[in-house]
Amino acid sequence: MPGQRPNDGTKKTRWSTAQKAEARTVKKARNARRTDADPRPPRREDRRDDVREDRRPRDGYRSRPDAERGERGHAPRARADEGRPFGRDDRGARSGRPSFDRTDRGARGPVDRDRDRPQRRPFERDDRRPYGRDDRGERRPYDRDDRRPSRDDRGERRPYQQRDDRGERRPYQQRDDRGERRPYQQRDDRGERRPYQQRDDRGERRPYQQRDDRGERRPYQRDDRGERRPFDRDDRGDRPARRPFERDERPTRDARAEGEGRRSAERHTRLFENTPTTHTRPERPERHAAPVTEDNGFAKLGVPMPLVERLARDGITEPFPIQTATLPDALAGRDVLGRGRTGSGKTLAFGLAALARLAGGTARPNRPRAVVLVPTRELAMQVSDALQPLVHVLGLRHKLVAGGMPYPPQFDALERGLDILIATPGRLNDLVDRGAAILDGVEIAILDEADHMADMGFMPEVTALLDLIPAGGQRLLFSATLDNGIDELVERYLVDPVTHSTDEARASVTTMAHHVLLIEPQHKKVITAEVANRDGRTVVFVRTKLGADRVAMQLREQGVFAAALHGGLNQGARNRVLAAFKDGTLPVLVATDVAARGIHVDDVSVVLQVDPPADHKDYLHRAGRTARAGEEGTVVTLALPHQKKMMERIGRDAGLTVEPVRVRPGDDTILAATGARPTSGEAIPEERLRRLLDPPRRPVGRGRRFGGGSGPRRDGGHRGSGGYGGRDRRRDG
DNA sequence: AAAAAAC
Repeated sequence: MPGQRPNDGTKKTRWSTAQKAEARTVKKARNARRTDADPRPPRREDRRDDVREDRRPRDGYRSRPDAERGERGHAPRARADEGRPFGRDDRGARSGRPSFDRTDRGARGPVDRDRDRPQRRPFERDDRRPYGRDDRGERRPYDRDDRRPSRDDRGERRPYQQRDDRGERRPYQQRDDRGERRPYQQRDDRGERRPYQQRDDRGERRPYQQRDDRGERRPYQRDDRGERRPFDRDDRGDRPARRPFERDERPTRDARAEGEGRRSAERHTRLFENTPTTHTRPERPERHAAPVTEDNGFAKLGVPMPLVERLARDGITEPFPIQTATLPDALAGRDVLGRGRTGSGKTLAFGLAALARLAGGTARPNRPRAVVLVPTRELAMQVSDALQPLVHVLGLRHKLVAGGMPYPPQFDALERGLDILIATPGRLNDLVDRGAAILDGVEIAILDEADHMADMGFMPEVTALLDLIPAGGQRLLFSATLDNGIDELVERYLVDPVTHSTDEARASVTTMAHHVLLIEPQHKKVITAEVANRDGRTVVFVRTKLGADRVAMQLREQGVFAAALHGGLNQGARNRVLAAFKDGTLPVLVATDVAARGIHVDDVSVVLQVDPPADHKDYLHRAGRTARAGEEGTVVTLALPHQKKMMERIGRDAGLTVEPVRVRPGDDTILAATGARPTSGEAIPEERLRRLLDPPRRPVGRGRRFGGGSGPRRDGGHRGSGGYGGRDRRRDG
């Protein structure tokens, strides 16, 4: 029905705040009813009091009895320590323990699981059929070869929940019917699952990455890892021989300033060209790397000397307000709620505290001592990178654990023992289920973007993890917008927390200029393009993934080089897009709210919100992508007539003082605000986008030899036909 | 309702 849908690309169904609130209430009530009427053993909430009692000094960690875990419905986590704090010595003896055969699980699994994790299919893990695929004949051993290039071929992928129906291609776990070898995922049918590191005693079977017995190939050969596999960055500390991306080796500001600039810069480029660099810390403009002086602010706060010195090497000698405020309490071991404006140095605030408190300790295999939970993979990478140099000067180990990245390095790292684990909730839960991560030794739990982690969508996974972490440890919750949304988390997991709020959770007026432009729907496209066509880096925010793809495409059509970033892209594409934006090859990033929080890119001078944010918190977080660490920036929000009221409310809540201004294309207002300029109208060739999006080419003679078979690249014939891969396959949710 | 978060 053309004409019905507004021409502005917005969806028609809009929920008022009241409606949303009502939906929440209804849902809450439903859950409550279920609990009340439920004769089954008490849930987490009901055990809250126990948890409280359990809180005691840090020597008192204990693992919760497994019976309790079972109630919460987790998949068979390592169950060996029944009642015993750390004595898992019975693990080796399979016979002495209840086995997780299907009957066993069938009896207790599905119901319980359903309760806490309704989105999971109860028998998911058991559904994997190691043998006896009827269609086995179709699959050939070398399928593996064409899988990799083809997977990254298109920037797009379908959400993992939907990937099962792809037809001949089966999900990751089920792809292993290629031969007689059983993959590690299928350990279930051995009767139990042991933590990963203990499988050695089964005999000849070695950990996944060492399984040369499959043939000559070692899929995760270390030698070429550094180049091809961006996410191994975190292993650097453990492989001193290969540390091409060590932060410390980056040319220092001094070196550049002293005129070896060009060569240094070239080396810099070379070092990083294949790596999604995540430049986390705003470099402070002044000060040479200096030795620690008397008046070093961090030293005064009680930060250990090795950390202070390491920071000083980067010229970081004066703590930001949020750091000054939270560090004393955090170092003292208290639970802290920290709120500081976007870009104000929260990562370092909790990072320094955690590392200082971890210093000197030793991690046991698979039992991280501290966990940082973050809402997006990119943010996880960034936090990991930011902490990297500090972790290493203390001789500690850290690792990034998140979806979309290969398992083996994560298994490895966990097995070696980690002091600080940076994770997204989904993958960490996964690893816990696999027994590769055991959280009963976690002394410090940190939630970055805590209010977001308390959102309805995240909450179940987050609480599932927090429930596994023993009471008595320290909890740090940080965000730029800490509001009442986190009450439940606070009440449930924090003890006597102290709140530090260094900035108003309102829009900065000193370094950030805000503009709300009232526009007509038919002008949206061209105004967007003119603003995006300015000099400098621009982040464009849209509401949906599809919208991101569409706006990016429209920009390219009008001659502005832009690419979309959203959770529908595969991880490789996400990395490449973000890396290109960071290194300047991509001037315009069109993103969903995946990039709204935490992500730091230098010199983003304009944030353009093509779709208004959902609420004032989103406004502040999106806006916070510019004007980082004291720099200046402009935030422009486009509002259609029907969005005017909403935007006024959001602006009010966010502390904006500006009035919406009515503009049309070409108006001086826009020009003055952002440096907008007309576009060339000459479309950017799709090839250019593809170069950016496609995985680096593999060496000749590998990979596609068997191609043309079942590999998705068989659609290679469509290359150049303008498809922004996979769009046609996806459906509007 | 969207987005994000495991494979």
